[in-house]
Amino acid sequence: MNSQELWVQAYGRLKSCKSISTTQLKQLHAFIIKTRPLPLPTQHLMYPKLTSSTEKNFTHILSFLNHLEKPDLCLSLYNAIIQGLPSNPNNKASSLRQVLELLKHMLVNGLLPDNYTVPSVLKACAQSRALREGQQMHTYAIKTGLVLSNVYVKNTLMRLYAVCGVINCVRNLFDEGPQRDLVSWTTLIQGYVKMGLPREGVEAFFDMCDAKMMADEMTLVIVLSACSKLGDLNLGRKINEYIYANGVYRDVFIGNALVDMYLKGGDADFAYKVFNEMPVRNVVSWNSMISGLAHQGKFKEALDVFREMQRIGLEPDDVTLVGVLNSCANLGVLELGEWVHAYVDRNRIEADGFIGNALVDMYAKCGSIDQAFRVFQGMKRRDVYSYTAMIVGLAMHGEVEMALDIFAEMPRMGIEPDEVTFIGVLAACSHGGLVAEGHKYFRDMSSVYRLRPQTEHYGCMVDLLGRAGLINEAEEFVKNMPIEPDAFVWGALLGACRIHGKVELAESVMKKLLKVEPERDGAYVLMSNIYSSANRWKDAVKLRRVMKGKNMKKIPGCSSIELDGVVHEFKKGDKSHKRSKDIYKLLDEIMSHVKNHELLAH
DNA sequence: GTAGGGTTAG
Repeated sequence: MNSQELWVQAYGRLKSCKSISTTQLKQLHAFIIKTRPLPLPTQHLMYPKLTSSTEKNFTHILSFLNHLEKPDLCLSLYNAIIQGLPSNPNNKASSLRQVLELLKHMLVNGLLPDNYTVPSVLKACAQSRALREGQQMHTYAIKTGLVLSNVYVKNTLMRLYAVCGVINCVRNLFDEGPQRDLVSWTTLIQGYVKMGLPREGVEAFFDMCDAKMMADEMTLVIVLSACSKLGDLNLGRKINEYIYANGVYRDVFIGNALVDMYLKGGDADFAYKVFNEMPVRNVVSWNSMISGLAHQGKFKEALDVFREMQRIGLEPDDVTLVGVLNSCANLGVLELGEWVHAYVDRNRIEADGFIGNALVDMYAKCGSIDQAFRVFQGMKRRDVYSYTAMIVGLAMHGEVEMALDIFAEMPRMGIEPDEVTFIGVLAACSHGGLVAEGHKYFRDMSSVYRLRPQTEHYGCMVDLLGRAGLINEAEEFVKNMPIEPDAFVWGALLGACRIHGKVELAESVMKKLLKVEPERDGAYVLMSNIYSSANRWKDAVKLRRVMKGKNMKKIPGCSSIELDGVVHEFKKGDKSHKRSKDIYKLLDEIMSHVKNHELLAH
């Protein structure tokens, strides 16, 4: 066989194979060196097929290129290779490096990027959030006029700035030039939503409708996620109507986005309905249900959905497990939480990031503070969420000193605390009666960390002062607040009044509390307890009567235990359980034991 | 031949 015939044979084989192994690559490499020049169609078949992005293969690609000469070394060949380079999600930096290496190679060989090269390079930049490199491409695209003449260039540039969080540049690119298509609109909307500006995203969608541009599934998925983030059920319903009215295909992405939107908007029943009617479901569909229900405080339902998922044999992923752990944490279901931990270990899932943080939180909330600490210490990478979960957990368990030690460790690890971290820190001070320290941390919040204290932080301080017996100081603290006190603050002050039997102050605080939160029964309950403690039974009864007449939203005290995989929920005064008589009998026994114990202790 | 999609924490 002469070399021409061999190439024909190689061409046929390449055409039918999907990818190419390193060994085959090496053989072809040797072959090329021996039988140059290489027929062009063969190259164009071969290079995009190099789909295993090992460093080794990339070295081969480069050495291929080094053996080629013009006219084999042409722009379309480079474009095919750059585009064919698989993005390696585990090593984005390496993928970008390879793309830039190829770019350099083509420049050295006197070839300039065209309207196909620029988008693929920009895509790689966006994937690695390489703003600098992307900006260089932007400059080039301006000089060559590609930004204005080619919508792919414009859109990939917009995407680059969107993922890098430079929303102004996204908007400017969108506004300049006559070229804009559905992808431009979608990228603009996505840019806003990803920046945490869902309102602006929705507005851009309305602008798009005004511009008579029709949305497709991809656009609507993003718009739905914006509605979900806004918790705007009415808007979400309108989008669903749009989907119906325009006959948009309800693919699994749309279905998942709808499920998420309905749950975050508070319509769990409709979310179930959408979920049940979906012709195709994937793990994200289940995750949307589980985390959405957990988000709504329907933890038991979330676990029921998880059990159903297990029953049909669908493998959970890490998002599933985070939702399950979150539900366990809030129900205090340690047993299932431990099962998830074992599952994570068994499947060699890294107990870092979301999973690690959720485990720390779950153990802490389930009372296993030692286990929480063990997971925390075992984490390779800890972030502000890990630290906060640990600090809040320790504070809840009264491990004041340790909570503050962990907090002190944060700057050494280069991790900035945020608002929630300080809730834990102040709660720790409150439990430890550390008034001076509490004041200091509260001041540090704004002076050192540039965080603006919110009503929750003021509430913590009021709680701290109240528990320490400084009721006047607590009252003074509320008076001097630069922001409007809300239910959290008034509630804390009312709690302080309860401890110190300050009936008159309590009465005025209750009025304030009812003003900001008229629908809840908490203020009445607390106040009637204050009356009772002060032996003012008549007032207490009167208050209870007012409550009954007002049809208040009752938020009953609730607890749950898990027994043999079944979660039993108990509400205050609840008699719905099959064995409720036995339960109350046992409860009475326990209470009398406790009381005896208390008497002995005094 | 190219570009845009859903779910996760304290």
